[in-house]
Amino acid sequence: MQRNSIKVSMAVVRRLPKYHRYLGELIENDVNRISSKELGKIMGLTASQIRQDLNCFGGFGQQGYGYNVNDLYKEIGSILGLNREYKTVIVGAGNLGQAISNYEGFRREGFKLLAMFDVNPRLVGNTIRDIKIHDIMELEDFVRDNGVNIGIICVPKSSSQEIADILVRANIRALWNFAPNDVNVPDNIIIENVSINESLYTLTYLMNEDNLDI
Amino acid sequence: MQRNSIKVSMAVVRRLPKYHRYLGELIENDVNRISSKELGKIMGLTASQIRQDLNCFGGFGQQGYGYNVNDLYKEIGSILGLNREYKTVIVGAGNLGQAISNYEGFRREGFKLLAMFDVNPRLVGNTIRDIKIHDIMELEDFVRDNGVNIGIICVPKSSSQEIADILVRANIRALWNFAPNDVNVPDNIIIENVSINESLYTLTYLMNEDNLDI
DNA sequence: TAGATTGTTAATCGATTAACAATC
DNA sequence: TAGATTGTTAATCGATTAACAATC
Repeated sequence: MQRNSIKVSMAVVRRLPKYHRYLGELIENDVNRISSKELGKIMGLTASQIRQDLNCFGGFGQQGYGYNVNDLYKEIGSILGLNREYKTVIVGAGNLGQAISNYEGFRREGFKLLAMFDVNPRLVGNTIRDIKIHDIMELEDFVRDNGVNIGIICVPKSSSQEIADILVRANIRALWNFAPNDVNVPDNIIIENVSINESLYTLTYLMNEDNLDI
Repeated sequence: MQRNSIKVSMAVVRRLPKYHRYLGELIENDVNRISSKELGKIMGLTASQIRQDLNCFGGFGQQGYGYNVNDLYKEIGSILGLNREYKTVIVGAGNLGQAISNYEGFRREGFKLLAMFDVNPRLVGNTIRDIKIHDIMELEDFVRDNGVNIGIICVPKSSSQEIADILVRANIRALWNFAPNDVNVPDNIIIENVSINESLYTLTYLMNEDNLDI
């Protein structure tokens, strides 16, 4: 089993979830075959780009036919790592933490939410949809003892770095950060920031673009 | 007042909020002067890129000195459109809608949240932090009558397009969409999708990257 | 077989980095 | 003045698009 470690560019990687989603929709609509040209039209990409992207991972298509939607969906799901399980915890049991726990896409079988954590004594001990809210003091031991893979940070800016440090100490593999700041982690930790503010400010930029006197 | 409409690339635009945030942090730390070299080190960018980015909008620096942190912060804030007001509504008053209404960065003076909307009769009529939850039937008239600028979509995938259509009909200028699917809008509407799932699946991809046999 | 569409190489385009004269 | 650092042009790098032989 030879490993060919050609590094796939992040531009390609960030398109993969989109392919996955659109293929899922095609399956829902009972489409079982699609060409790069048609898929490009639906997704707003060029056929060429789609073929280039997919061929980073293998030749999934067939000349003269196109791609089998079901097979391609499964392949991409597998490439994205959606065919395995992840143990997760959410730190911060406020609205945001609860929203994530209930978000379509996170509530698929693969993501096991083991616990939530909070500092607020009024929340600690409660149970939301079968998930217990623990005191944040228990976070480090819990993550280590249960081999948690993904730590989801839903706390304010002021404590996000502190939480990240605890999770890293407890041997977490990846952080999914919703706090509006970047947290610093060692190189071996995977980190993904969901920069909600950056998205909003991009929106306001675009709303005013025409007014700029440059 | 001449308008020079050199189109700024999205790559640059998406870095602007990050500049804004880091400059804000420098101000908090009483730094009032910074060179592109230092800023680059903090933000993980090259000095060259920072100078190129900023010069899309004007010469904000001074040779031999660098940039005045306060001035640059204000300039970028103004470029991002953060010096004006936006009337907003949130559609979907569940956890996600409430989380957004309370998110640091959205709760700055510029963003006026006029109302929330929901279909759930148990939520309609309630008030959360002084914001009334209206029946979704009132959405179109409310948006039109109040000249709402930004519609924030926090509903499930199944109804996001329908909500977007209503908002567009009511003459909205921009949509900030948290539903896990793309909504279709006319070209003159600004749309910004916060693809939470895409972020998660990118994370799982990166967690498994080394295991891929390509 | 003829038509369609892939996989892949080459060409183009755009974004990032390097270099340096201008100047504070 | 000398040193520092910008603004800006040129060089490089990477990503996207175009083209086409291979082949189902």
